[in-house]
Amino acid sequence: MGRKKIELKLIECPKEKSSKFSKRKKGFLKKAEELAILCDTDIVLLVFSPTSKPNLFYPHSRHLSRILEKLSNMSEDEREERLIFRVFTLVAHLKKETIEIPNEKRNYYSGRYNHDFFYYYDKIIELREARELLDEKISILRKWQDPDRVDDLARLTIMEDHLVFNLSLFKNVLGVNIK
Amino acid sequence: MGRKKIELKLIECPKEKSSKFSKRKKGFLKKAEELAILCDTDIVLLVFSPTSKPNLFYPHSRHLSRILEKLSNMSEDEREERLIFRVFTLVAHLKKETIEIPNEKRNYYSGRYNHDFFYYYDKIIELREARELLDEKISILRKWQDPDRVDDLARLTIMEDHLVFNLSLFKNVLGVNIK
DNA sequence: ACACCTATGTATAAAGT
DNA sequence: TACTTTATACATAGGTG
Repeated sequence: MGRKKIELKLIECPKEKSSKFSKRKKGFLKKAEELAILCDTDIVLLVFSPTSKPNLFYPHSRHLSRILEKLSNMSEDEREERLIFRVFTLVAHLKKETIEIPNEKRNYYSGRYNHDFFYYYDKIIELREARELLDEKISILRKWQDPDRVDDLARLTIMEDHLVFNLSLFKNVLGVNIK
Repeated sequence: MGRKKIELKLIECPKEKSSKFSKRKKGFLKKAEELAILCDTDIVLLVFSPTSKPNLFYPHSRHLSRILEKLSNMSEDEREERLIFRVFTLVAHLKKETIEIPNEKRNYYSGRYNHDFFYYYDKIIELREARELLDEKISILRKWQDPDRVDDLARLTIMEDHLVFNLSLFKNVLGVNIK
C-alpha cells in the first residue's frame, strides 16, 4: 500500500519509525473498529508506542456493559466458587512472595498507604507459619482474580511492567494455547 | 477493499458475519504483526470472536522477554514496595468479598482444590474480624497486581468474565484516559 | 467453516509544502 | 513536525468449490 513495497523489518531511522507508527496505528485502530462494528465483536488493544506511554484501546465499547451485566447475573454458587479459587491462589501467592518488612520502613509505608496496614500485614505474615504444608501441591494454583467491576472503559495509559503482570494473569488463570 | 463499498454497520446474516470475521481478523492480525515488527512495538490483542472463545494474541513476542528481563532487574526496594501494595490491596479485596463456606460444601471444594485449603481459608476469615477498621480508607485502594512471571507467551484462550476482571485491573491500577 | 479468484476500495510509501 | 498529494501495494467483497 504505497509507492514501493517495503521490507518487513525494523525501521532503523527513528524519525521515519515514529512517522510510520502513527500512520499505521491509525489504520490499525480503524480496522479494529470496523471489525468490532461489522462483526459485533469485543476487541481490546494494548499498544506500546515506541515513544509515548503504552495505551489500551477498547473500541466499540458498548459491549462491555453487556459483559458486566452477564457477570452480575452470575449465580451464588458461581460467585462462591470464584471466591474460593481466588482466596486459594492468594495463599499460593503469599507462600511464594511474602517477606518481612523492617521496622524502619513501616512508618514510610504506613504514611503512603494506610495506618492500619500493618495490622493486616502482620496477620497475613502469620499465614506463612503454616505455608510449608502446601509445598508441592500448591504449585499448580498460581492463579488469581480480581473482584472489582468496571463501569465503563475505553482507553487506559499503563506502564510496561504492569503489562507483564496482566499477561501473567491471562496465562496463569486462563490456560495457554500457543499461536 | 472489495468489489463494493460496504456500510459500516453490523452484518446481520450470521453466515456472512462469521465469514467476514475470519477474513478480517486474519488481516487485522497481519497488520498488528507488521506494526510490531516495523516499529519495534509491543502489541497485545484480545479478540472475542462471535462464535468461538475469545483469544489473546501477542504478536512479535520476542519483546516480552525483554520486558521480563527489565522486571527481573527491579531493585529490592521496588520489589518490596510492589509486594506491600499487593498485600494491602488483597486485604481490601478480602474486606469486600470474603464469605463463609457452609460445612457441607467444604468436602466438595477440598476435593477440587486441595485438602489443606481450609486451614488457610479459615485463617483468612480471621482477617474479617478486624476489617471494619478500614472502611472508608480502603476504598481508594481497589488495586492489585500479580507477582507471577510469564516465560513466553503468544495466544491464550480466555473466558469472557475473566476479561472483565482484567480490564478492571487496567482501570483501577493504572488510571484511565477516555478515548 | 476454509481456499481460491478477481475487481475494486483502502491504506500507505514517498515526495511535495 | 505535521499535513497533503498521488501512485501503488494490499486487503477484501462477492463469488465459487
